[in-house]
Amino acid sequence: MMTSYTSSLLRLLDERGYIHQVTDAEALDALASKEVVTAYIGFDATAPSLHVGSLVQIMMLRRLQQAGHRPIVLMGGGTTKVGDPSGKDESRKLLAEDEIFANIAGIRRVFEQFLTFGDGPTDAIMADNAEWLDRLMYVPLLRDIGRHFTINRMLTFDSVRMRLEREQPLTFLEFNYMILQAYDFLELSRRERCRVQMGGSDQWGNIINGIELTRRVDGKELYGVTTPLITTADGAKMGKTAQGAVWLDDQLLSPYDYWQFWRNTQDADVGRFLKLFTDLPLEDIGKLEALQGAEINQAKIVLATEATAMLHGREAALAAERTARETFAEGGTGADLPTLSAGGGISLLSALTGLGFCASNGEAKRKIAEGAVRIDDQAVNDPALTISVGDAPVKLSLGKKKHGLLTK
RNA sequence: GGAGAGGUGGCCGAGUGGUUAAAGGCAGCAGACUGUAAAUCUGCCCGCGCAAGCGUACGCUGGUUCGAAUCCAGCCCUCUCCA
Repeated sequence: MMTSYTSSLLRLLDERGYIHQVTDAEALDALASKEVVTAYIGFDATAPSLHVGSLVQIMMLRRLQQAGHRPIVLMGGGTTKVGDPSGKDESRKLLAEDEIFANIAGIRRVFEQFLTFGDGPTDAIMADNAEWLDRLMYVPLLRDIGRHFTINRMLTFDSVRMRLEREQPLTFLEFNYMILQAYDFLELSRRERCRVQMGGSDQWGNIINGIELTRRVDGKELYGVTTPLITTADGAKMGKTAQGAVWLDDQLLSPYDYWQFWRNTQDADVGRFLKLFTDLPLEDIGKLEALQGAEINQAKIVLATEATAMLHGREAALAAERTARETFAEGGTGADLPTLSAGGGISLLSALTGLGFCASNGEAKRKIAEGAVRIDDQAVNDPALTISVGDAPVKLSLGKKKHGLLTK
């Protein structure tokens, strides 16, 4: 492990906590100090947007660009048709082409918030591996690429081994995933002179495969960088909540809810997350993470606002912050709270389910019985209650954190 | 193709004829304590219904039985070993 890097790229990544492993740190450091380096990260296209679980990767591409290099976002339009066995227990469902297309379009919108796209030397581009994978021919692939992979080695990969050990099926289709992914790196090195692949620590094996393949086929030296798996301080994977994934699309998760997600960060994670997920200078972060006790809430607010501003714009972030302050600190209401149109009146149960606070009437009833439900901060205990809504919106709360507005 | 094992609620995992809407754990939600944190303790945790109750649910389809997640038959899927 090197103690200090000379290139601004590796220094930036290192000091902000992105680096888990690097293939040849010294050589990459030298390369990045003397020229603009092109690097890519692959993303799959199984969902219409990305969620917080991919944010470290997204941010790493942003750092790359900040350090004066050129990011490639590789969409797995082709590999999505195959399915990555990594870390998954079960085969991923295969998607139709038009679905994949729509997903890529949605994901592109996310990246436009984090990267500058264009034709300039450090402008980001988006590529889709369907472009070359769809055209592969089986026998030439076997002969030119397949000869460089031994089954012996493929079987040692965690993704494969785990499936076998856990007695879960691994189809031949999925077994090929690692070959196709290695081939991506080769293809991008040829097409775009891409020298580096980055990714999560679970991608290390795939990245190595690409590096080795390209060395053998083209005699070119490529590099790999992986990020640590980002978990919360108590060991949970990032980005999962009861409601589901923390999406990076305002249609799927409102800026206010996104802000709340960050606001609820655990104390122990605040400093790490500020470094990873905001652009704040390290000195500022140092001061924020030094806060103790209740004061650390200030740091969480900064984290929430900065992270939200990056994705949804500063205006939306500040609006979310304002709503949170008005709602939580001042006991009032804020404009950004989830809103449900209630007409002249609505039953309490429908209001709770309509706002998404409860999944069913039964759950809503239970919560009312537990004393968790408040209307305009007055506890209610009558499940049959009908709320009449006048011109002023009515505030409906479940527990301490869920607040919503009923409007006419 | 043959032999064995298995498919239970979001996940893991008990359960082998009624008292089983199905033990236990995890995850989740709420309450208490706090700082919209963590830890801890408590309650809840299929749907509908104010309720009695009803409807769904243990891979699928039939059957036996007063009664089935549990027994039988066929089918589908998975795993292991053999060919």
